[in-house]
Amino acid sequence: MLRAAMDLLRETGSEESVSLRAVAARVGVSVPSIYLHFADKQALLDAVCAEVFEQLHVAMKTASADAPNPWEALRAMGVSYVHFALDNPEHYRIVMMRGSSEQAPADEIASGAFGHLLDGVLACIGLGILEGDPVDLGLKLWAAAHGIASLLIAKPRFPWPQVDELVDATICMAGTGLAVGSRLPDELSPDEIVKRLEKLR
Amino acid sequence: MLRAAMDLLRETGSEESVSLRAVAARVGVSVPSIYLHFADKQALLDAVCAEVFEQLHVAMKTASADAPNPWEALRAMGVSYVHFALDNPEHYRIVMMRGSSEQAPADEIASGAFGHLLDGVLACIGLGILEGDPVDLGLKLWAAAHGIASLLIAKPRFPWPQVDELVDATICMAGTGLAVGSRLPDELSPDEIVKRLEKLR
DNA sequence: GACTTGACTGAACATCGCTAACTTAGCGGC
DNA sequence: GCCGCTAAGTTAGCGATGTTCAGTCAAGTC
Repeated sequence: MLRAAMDLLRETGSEESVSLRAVAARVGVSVPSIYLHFADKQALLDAVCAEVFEQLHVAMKTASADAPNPWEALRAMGVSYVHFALDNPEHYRIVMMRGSSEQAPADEIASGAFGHLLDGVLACIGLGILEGDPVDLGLKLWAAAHGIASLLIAKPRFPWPQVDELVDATICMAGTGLAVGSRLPDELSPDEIVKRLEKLR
Repeated sequence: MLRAAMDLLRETGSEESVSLRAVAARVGVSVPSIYLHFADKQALLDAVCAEVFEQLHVAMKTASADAPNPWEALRAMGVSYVHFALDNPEHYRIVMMRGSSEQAPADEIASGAFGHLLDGVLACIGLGILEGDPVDLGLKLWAAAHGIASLLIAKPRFPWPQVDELVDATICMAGTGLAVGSRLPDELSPDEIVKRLEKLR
């Protein structure tokens, strides 16, 4: 049923088309049978969310695996995050752009993809590129990546200029802004920060 | 009917509760009467979107009106944008976090709030703080503001640390990242850019 | 063999967006 | 004074949705 729901979501490209009847028909059972395995339609969608989050997690992991340094790894994570969202727009919409369904999937987020992002941030702090609360830094990066991804998904009619470049530039903007901003009252000058950043590319 | 829909949205706090029957009951007419004024339920929601965008536009305008300089105006716009979204979460969700409904409201966006944002970007370019395509710069700022706003709205259960500070810090991150990044291959050094930025605060 | 348990089904319910057919009121022209 | 026309509103109903309920059927257990 879970797989049927995800496939249906990908094929139709719209959440409304994923009705319990459609899922049941695809699986080959009757509608009420779904309620024997999921408490609710929301529960089914929550299961889909968990699955998508796991896929996103591995996508970010593989993208950052062969990065030459933590800074590039962070950038690769951001870019792969956005590309994953654009490749699975409806799944991403369900996970990140809806009412969170009473139940807090915060643990899912924290333990999965966001945890991996935090590792990258910690590595950059260890390298002296970033400074401050890792969670805070990670949330800002997350906001930037999620921002450009969800904008591109929610407004496909907008005359976007060069999507790939825009995504990469947005991630870079967040990175340099974070690096320069977090080290501002520090002993390191912006010149040296940017020089370090360029050396890592 | 438009007002009834918006009030209903604010009171119930969930889009699902805004049914044509609920709107009709609140207005005091029968359900099909709505179709005499709106082609569709989507048309009603589109009208709501236009209204919300206009409110967002004036909110950003008033917030940036008494800023001491274009750079601070841009920051004020970003912060007020996010606060408007947090004050009207369900309205913001309808406008920015759904399927864009076939019809492109791109003109709405371009002419309204985004146009005002572009003015701010152009002023900063004139000041020598930013450089490059104004639309591109504006989109990145928009992505950052929308990112943190929609994250806060979509994941209210997440243990967010100090919302106001996080919002402001995210906007600042985007600003400095944009300024430093857009001037990188230029004659101005990061040191001087950041110094200029600090002088403007 | 009686009993429990779990997966499953058909029928039904309330609600949703939406449509068709009909009624009513107001207005200008002859 | 009556006609035709338009705008606004109505009742009744359609198909689809999420959800619940009573009942069926096979497998396992004592």
